[in-house]
Amino acid sequence: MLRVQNSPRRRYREQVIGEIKQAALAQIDAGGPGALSLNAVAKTLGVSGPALYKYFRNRDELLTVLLLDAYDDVAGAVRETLEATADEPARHRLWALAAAFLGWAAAQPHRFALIAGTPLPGYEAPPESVGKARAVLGPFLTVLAQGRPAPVAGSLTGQLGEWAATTPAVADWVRTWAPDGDPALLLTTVLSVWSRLHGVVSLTVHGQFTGMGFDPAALLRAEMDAVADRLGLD
Amino acid sequence: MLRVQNSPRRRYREQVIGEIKQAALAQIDAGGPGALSLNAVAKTLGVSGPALYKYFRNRDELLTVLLLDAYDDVAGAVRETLEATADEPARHRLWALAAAFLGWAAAQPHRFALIAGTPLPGYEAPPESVGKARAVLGPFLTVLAQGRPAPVAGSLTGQLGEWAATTPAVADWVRTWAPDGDPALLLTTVLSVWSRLHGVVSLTVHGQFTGMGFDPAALLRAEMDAVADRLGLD
DNA sequence: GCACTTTGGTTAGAGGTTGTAACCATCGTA
DNA sequence: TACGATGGTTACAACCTCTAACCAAAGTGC
Repeated sequence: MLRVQNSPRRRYREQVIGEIKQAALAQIDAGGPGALSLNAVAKTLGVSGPALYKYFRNRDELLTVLLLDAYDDVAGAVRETLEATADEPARHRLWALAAAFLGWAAAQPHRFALIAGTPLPGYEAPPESVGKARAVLGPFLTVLAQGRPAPVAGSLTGQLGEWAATTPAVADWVRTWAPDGDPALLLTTVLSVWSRLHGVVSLTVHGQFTGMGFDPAALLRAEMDAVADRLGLD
Repeated sequence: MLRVQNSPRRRYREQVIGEIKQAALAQIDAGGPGALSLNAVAKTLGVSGPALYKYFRNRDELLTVLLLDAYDDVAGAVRETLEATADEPARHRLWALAAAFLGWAAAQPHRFALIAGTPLPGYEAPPESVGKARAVLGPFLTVLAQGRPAPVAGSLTGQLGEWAATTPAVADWVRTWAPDGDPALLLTTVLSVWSRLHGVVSLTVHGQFTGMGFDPAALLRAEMDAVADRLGLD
């Protein structure tokens, strides 16, 4: 009877970890990732500061867990949107995916800041975050493949084709989401989507568009329209 | 004989302020804006921590000064590029402006983080930073006006036209850099440029493109090409 | 059932931060 | 020359991250 994974003690530990994460997120919500204080989290839970080190090796590990959770969360939102729009024209799906991302980020700007590569002193995102970012962008590949991706002038498409040819994980990723697509062309386009998405979302949640009288969702839609036009998406 | 602005004491004060800023930038360089420690700056200068409060009201004020300096610096780089490319075709000018911005940010990623709206606990960028951001984008308006800016589908162009019509500072800004341009159309386009620029640069300096085998400058060029195509820029 | 191990908590404390108050020396001004 | 401004100091409050040592309770194996 192997009970290692299911005991009162195990359940207690999971519960406490959940409470720690919750309290930590509330703090990050109020002041950004840099405002995370293990002491303040501990006070919220009614334990001493050092008690938290029984659950997380250090502050960075807690940040890492929160970051990976955030990725999973937004990836889930995007994937659900892909599924929910299965019957819609590709252009609409692209809008919806982008809107889902923007909506997620606007609802939790500081979680977005966690995944956006925001510099934190001494902190470095873990290697796994690369795979998580691909999970977020995967659904976009599916939609982009419904158009006719084209190369761009310059060296970019060639460089990306090289990358796909020499990195099996990347080729697999593209194949998973767009089985019949050309990796170099799809990477070229998804990179464009990613940087535009990131640009609009980042400027939005960091308040840089404040006072400018326009709706960031309208800008994002226009940017996705420009992508769709290039692809010949209906 | 009014000597208030020019005395040994005044000059000493300016020198010390300069040294503080320099030491602060070195720290930010090493660990990002959040790593700024007034104590460590003081130690670098061989004075006590509280001595710095004679020059800056608090840490935020030092961050603000550094942020405004960074804006002036990058705005200068972009403006110089505009002037240096006066004889080139508009498309090349657009490339050059974007490349100047990327080059500046890549050379000092943490100064870029300062102006990019990176969340810092309790810190809020000052109102003047809006005008500074416009100084950075102004030269782009000049180049964009050499093409035929067009509206985009959706509400964006209308919203931006409304903003320009109700905000004299914005209308003045557009007129300063593109005297004969249509504000709504130019704002629509410069917003697109800004978000693409920000997207590529931000992902670049935050290391999110690391290991992907392509040159971010090639991506940025492709994005500016897409803008130029839309404008009919030579 | 008992002895040992593991887990989960505590306190004490080191070394760091930001910022204030009080004090003092020096310079500048009226 | 007296007073005010400037520029420095130390002491300290309140906060941070994290480690070490200790102890109580739960879990495990014989």
